[in-house]
Amino acid sequence: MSIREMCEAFDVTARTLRFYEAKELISPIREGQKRLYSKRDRARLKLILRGKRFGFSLEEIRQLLDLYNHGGGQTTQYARTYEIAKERLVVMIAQRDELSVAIEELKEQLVWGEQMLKTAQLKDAAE
Amino acid sequence: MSIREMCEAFDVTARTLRFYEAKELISPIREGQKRLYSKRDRARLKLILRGKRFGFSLEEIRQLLDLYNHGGGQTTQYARTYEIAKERLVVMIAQRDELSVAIEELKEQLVWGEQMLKTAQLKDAAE
DNA sequence: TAAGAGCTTTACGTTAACGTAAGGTGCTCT
DNA sequence: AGAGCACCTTACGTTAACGTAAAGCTCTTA
Repeated sequence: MSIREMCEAFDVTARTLRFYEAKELISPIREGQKRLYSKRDRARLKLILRGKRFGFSLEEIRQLLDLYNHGGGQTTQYARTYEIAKERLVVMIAQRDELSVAIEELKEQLVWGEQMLKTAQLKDAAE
Repeated sequence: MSIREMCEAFDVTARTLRFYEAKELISPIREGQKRLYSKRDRARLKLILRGKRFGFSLEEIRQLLDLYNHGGGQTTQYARTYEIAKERLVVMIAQRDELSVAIEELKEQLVWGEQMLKTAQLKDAAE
């Protein structure tokens, strides 16, 4: 897959793909000087984009990607990554809970806001 | 409440509080030259910090705060803020759903990772 | 009275995650 | 041959959300 096809498929810019490559998050092969993205690259990009939506930094994402690819390193390094992922899980669950609360609150606020709009329109009409 | 007490209560720096004030997110009164934070300021700060945890920008948060305080402005301006909040709600719900998926996936990955650690330890022991 | 603690303002510095412009290469189409 | 893509590299620019340093008030405590 060419870089342009990747951009359209994932709705990202070419700059972004090259940036991720520079950060060693993806490693497309070269055909001449052009980049070719494999299925593996696409799977990794998908994970990167999801991670971003949850507020993970690219550095954190890089560590999680290591976990997915059973690192190439030593057991201790791998254990460290495992711990990081566990901590992130706790954070994610807490975040979801809090998000649920915020959603309910915002819903209530919207009902209230709707009421405000109606009375405001009545007032405008009366003037 | 003094600025120092606020910092300890909310675990933020004084710089952050002054920064939020410059952005007109909170407006503490002055006693001489010192800032004094009211209950209202504390409520707003709480909302600001929650918003941040969900990835809202300070500018978006400022708009949501307007909603909470029924703006002082015109109906059209208020209606616009109302629309923004409705859009954010949709995003938040989608985000929660996606977060749930990611949580389950990460859980599975952790089970798998745990298994990896065990076999790696066996391998280490065998060497 | 001198030192410190705690607050203040002003203003330049920092980091992440790209955007954007400049200039170059290689292939194809006319 | 020249024009035009589509890609490349290099490198400076940008924005948000503060950090941090410098310099100055005010009150109290040794």
